[in-house]
Amino acid sequence: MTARPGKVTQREIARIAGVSQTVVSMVLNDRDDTNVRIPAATRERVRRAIEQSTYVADPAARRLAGLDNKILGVFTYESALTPESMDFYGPLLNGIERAAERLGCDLLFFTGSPVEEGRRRLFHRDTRLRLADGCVLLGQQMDGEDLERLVAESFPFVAVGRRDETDADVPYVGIDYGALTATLITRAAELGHRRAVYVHRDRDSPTARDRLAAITTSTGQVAFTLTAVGDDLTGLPGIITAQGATAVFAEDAFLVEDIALVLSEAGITAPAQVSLAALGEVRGHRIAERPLTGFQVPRQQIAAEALALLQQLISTPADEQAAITRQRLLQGDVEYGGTLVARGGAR
Amino acid sequence: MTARPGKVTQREIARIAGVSQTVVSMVLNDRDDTNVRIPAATRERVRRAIEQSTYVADPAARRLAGLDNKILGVFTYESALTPESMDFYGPLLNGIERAAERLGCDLLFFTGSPVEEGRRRLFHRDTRLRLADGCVLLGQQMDGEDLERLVAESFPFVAVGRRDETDADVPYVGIDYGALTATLITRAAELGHRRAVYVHRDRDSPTARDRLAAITTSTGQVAFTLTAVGDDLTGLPGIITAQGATAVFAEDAFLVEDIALVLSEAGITAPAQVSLAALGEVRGHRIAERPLTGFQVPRQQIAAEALALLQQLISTPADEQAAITRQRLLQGDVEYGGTLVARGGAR
DNA sequence: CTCATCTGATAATTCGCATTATCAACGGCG
DNA sequence: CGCCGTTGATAATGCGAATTATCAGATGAG
Repeated sequence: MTARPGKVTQREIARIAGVSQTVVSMVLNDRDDTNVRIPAATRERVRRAIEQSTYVADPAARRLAGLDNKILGVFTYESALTPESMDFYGPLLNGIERAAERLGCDLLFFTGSPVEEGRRRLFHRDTRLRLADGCVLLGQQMDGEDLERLVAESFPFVAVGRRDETDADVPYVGIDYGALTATLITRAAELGHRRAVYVHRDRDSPTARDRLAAITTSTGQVAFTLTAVGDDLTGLPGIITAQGATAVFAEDAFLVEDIALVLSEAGITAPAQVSLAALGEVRGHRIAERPLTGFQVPRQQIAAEALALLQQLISTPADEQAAITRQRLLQGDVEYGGTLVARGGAR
Repeated sequence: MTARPGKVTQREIARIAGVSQTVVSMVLNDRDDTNVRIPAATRERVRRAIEQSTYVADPAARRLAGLDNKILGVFTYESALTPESMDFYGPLLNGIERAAERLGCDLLFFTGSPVEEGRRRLFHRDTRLRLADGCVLLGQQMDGEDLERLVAESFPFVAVGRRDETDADVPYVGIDYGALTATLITRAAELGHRRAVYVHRDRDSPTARDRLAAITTSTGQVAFTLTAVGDDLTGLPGIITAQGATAVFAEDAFLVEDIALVLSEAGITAPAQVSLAALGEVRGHRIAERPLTGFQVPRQQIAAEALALLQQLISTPADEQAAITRQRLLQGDVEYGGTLVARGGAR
């Protein structure tokens, strides 16, 4: 470690002002109890000594003494600042930065975590996690054990995205995909659709389950045929015609794009013959010159809410923690777009 | 501060393993001097105790004890993660993240710094700056006093962008705009240009001076008329015709776009009648359907180099610091584009 | 058998700051 | 004059890890 000759400590200030280190600390923290009385004159003398110098409190020492550091950790399971991941992380990070600015907090990105199996590890022997007052977790796929351990150690944290794989009481902020899905299905029913196909990935996440649940409980409005895909969509056109489906819903926008391709190759025109919709963020996606129907996920808002919750978890004393709503679902918006049209292709 | 019931300390490990805290520390740091001897058996016992527990070293305590934390600060004078600033900061941040990953360092973004006059303040009473081993400074406009103070306190840091406004020995990594400018001028001369106008902003930065210097020393190849602008470009067409200029260089791409507009309104077609070029990054900019001629600034590389330098400054003992090249200029590339064409508008 | 040397481990101290307990000086009151 | 409450400050302690000084016991040489 490079020497820090220029470092000014409270002790040094105390020497200059002719008082004890204790007084300097008191003055800095504006303490004025009945136990602690410092006359205005002394206070002023210390203040001037501080201003004349270049004193800044050592955050490490503050932390060690048990104070908040106003540092919030940001952990992403993958690199967050690459051009590719900016699509997903960009709005989230922006929201986090803005919220942090408002709260006067700095952000510690755990970019130094060792990578195993393509994912960063949250816990490792040199983790700086504890330096933060709390931590936001981002990423599509999180590690259940990490979450459990954080809960067990009662380290304040918030996951972005619905996370209730584990039975631990994981604090998160997510989107209510179930409600959004139900809304979209109702819309499809209004447009005359009675039979549809839902194409989903075989990933098992809470939000995937939410979507599925909304779909399976919607049978009164629209009857869905479910089909899980790996990368193979070749069977889809057959399923559609066999079922007499007039709409295809897919788990996300990229999947819809693949589907549109397969359909057009099979001679099925969308949305004229078959409507299309994604049960995920659709911003920027277009199918057949039309904006894709799906959801708008307010990522900046999610981030802001996540930081608000985190701040609350941090600043709430243990005996009041129970009163906090630790799981929060935001509503999001349906983007009606132009690819879900009336049955029969009326336009 | 929320209590941390789950916190495991070295003392706790020591109790479990039946040794003293000292030994735990020794084992963790793999110390084995002549002064420090720990038999393999004991060592193993401690190791197991550590692994069984959830122990992680408290970074604040390590820091206080004078060790490196593998934390690099990132200070931007403006918000870095907004959609608008992503253009400029994105590649830099990406480069920084990748370099930090390689070095095993975490990144501390000082988003909590108070904002004055639209700029974040680096030094303030609650700054967490010292928590980092060193710091990278980003931003178009930096504060000279900040830089001087960092140098005075011999805090390891690196500015991104040429910074020698002050007489302090500020470490930086920048682009050699002088060399790039000279290259572009030579190219213009080859294409037959003899008289040109250089439109610059009246900002006085080191890189601005570099460009100007290259221009004023190029009189043997191309004779330049200089003109500084605020927002007013209306006089430009007059200057061009008066001087018989066949090319217009401007300080940056946005300025060129403004110029192209003014010229076209004055009935001057570019690049047919007047060639255009920017002495700055031109990626994504097009004029009259052609890619703008100018520079390509390797921002990721700059960031990587900045972090490399920073790491060097941090890890080099005081008595060898003098051997480090603290100011580094990278070369960048000329983007020949399509708006600098042979004199007379040949194609 | 005794004194020196080596082994293995611990107590004590440091870092900078916050907090608690403690203390000296002073003034008023009975 | 002596007791007490108030005022203004300080010494002492803790936080967690690293480092230094120190020490007890085993072993060796003379």
